[in-house]
Amino acid sequence: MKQTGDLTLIKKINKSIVLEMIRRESPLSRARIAERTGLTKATVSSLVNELIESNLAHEIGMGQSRGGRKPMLLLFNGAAGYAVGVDLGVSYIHAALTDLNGQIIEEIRLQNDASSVETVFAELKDCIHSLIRKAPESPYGVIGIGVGIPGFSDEEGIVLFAPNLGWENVPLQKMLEDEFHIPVVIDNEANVGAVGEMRFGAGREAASLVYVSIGAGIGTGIIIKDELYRGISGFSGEIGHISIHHDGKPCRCGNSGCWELYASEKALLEEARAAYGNPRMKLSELLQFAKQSDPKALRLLEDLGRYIGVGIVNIINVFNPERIIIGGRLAEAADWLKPPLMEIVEKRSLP
Amino acid sequence: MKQTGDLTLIKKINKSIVLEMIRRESPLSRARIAERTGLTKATVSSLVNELIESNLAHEIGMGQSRGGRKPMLLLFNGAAGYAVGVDLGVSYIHAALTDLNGQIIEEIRLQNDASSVETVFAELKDCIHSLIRKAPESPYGVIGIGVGIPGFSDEEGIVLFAPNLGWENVPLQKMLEDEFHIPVVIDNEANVGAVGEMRFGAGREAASLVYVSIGAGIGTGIIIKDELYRGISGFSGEIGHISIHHDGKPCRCGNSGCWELYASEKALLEEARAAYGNPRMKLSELLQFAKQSDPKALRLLEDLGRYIGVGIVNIINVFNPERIIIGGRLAEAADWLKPPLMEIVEKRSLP
DNA sequence: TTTGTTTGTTTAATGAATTTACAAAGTCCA
DNA sequence: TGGACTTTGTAAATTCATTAAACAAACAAA
Repeated sequence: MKQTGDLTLIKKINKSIVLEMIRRESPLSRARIAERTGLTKATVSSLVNELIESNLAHEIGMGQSRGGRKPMLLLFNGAAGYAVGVDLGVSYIHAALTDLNGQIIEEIRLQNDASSVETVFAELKDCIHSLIRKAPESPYGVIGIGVGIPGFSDEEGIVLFAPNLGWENVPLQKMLEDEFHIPVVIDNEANVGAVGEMRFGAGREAASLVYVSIGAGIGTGIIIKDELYRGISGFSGEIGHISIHHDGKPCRCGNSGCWELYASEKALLEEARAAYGNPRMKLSELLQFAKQSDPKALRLLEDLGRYIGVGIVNIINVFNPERIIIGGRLAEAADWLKPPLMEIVEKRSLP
Repeated sequence: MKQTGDLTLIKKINKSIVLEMIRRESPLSRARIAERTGLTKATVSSLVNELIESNLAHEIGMGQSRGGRKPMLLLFNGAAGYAVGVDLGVSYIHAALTDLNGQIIEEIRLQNDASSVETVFAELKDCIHSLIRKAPESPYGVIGIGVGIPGFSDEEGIVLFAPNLGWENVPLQKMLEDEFHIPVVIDNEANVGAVGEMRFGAGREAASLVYVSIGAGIGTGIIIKDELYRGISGFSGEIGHISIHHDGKPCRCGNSGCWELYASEKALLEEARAAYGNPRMKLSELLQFAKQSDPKALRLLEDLGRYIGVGIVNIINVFNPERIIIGGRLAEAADWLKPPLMEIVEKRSLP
């Protein structure tokens, strides 16, 4: 059965258009909304009054007149409700309570060593509980929880596979919903990052963007026409597993010469450990060497930047997005990575 | 100004849902449409009667009763109008007149040697004129013209760049609209192929598919959620220019080791000409050798199949589409290409 | 023959947007 | 200072597509 149209659908469409406009362009008046949406003033008045009644908007007083009666300015009520967002990392949990504007109200960061599902889930639970306790009184309370994970999940919020956590088939969404009784969404960390950058970050003006998160591996989130693109079974966006060397090193994904074998933190550390003969070398140490202009370290970072660039060129050629945003832990090394990366990109991609 | 909702929007939505259902599942009755869409019988009746009045549907008589009054069956009226589709090739023009069911009514195929824009356009014009003359009398007449071109175009139907035709910045859409005064759409041959396969071909059941057209180069059309994906400036989908060999041969696109340098007809012929010492060897000759089980030819085709497979694996890893459809001239060689291709795909991609 | 089912239409009710009119509160200029 | 014009927002009447309910026609099965 398809989505058919009726009167309630119309109202939903128009109400959400009005709300969205208030959210993004407030403060503004009813008259201006009518002008910009094409709806009549009467319709806008009625919808706005309903929004005010349901606490999603506020009147904040008169504005400047433009030659006639003064407009009553409207503001989106970010304090109508709150939400919890969690970045579930391999060795940390980073959780935040935000209002509906995305403003962070409370934050918790804690380190943990990758351990069993039970331990991590217990910590996660405590974390979220204490954030919810800190939420101010509000009409809608805490409306939902979102979790970004370093791995794949399906539509039902089951963590199918998170190699670096060692998780497999963990029904995280259901576990959290059973605990907190509010809606929970689970998604890949790169997808979450992509949506975040689109809404609040560097991609606010762009309708299409690719977010590349370079950490232990490479994760990517793809936004097309303001919407996150998912492949059919949730396994899409594995740009990290594009082969950039068709007869290169074998990858655990089955393919050979995958990009992430050459352009990830893991790859960098492997090279570095070989170069320095120190099998326990850490990223921070390498960056120390680089700061001291150690030629070996600089060389390693330059190579890495170049490899990253090769993959970026592929992304440009395939998706031609308006923006490419690079995030993840390796972003700390941006100073060294950017020049060789940009050189490759400029040389190899269409304008 | 955004699309707001009003009563006419509702009607448009519902009418198109009903029409689409008739088009795809006819013959069927009003009652069945009501059941399947969730609309009431009264609404469906009213919409169907309007469709009949505007000649888009027909009643074709009573069907079998299922225990009550016999249903009046409805049929989509494919003869309400006609359309012209053109495949503008490098050395040929292939044009067809179809009805609204996509049934081909008339067809014209002609060879031409790649020549100036003026000559090709004159031939194209004659071609289309003679097809339009052959269109039967109908309520809507010939409603539009679609042209697939071997190159890039923008939203205004300007052929930005068609290397194998030698065209640059040709406003083909406007030229045709000025001549015929009906809507014209221009698009890349691979995009057109992708949409065609989705509607009428091997991808009818799939919501996402990638169409790979392997000819002189490699073109790709990407369908996501039943919609063609275009990059921001119309230059997207250049999967052919994914680098599969990061320090491989330089490509005229600026990148190195592009897939199409290894997996296209051009690549095959270059290898073949070198192998046989015949600088004018043609594809048909090579296929002749292959038919005679000539080991050199078989080897070349096997290599090509493997290279194609490498790129297909990349497509799977990035898009994870429901279907991948391979078309183009090299499809003739499918018998030899398929085994090595499938071997690579099975070995290297996730299930 | 009776009962129940299926198809499709008719009629009245519902509800959301539009149109038209208008009151309130300004600005601007002579 | 006063009148003309603007701008903002609300109110009442109108329009129109859908739904709900009732119903007639046609038919199968008991």
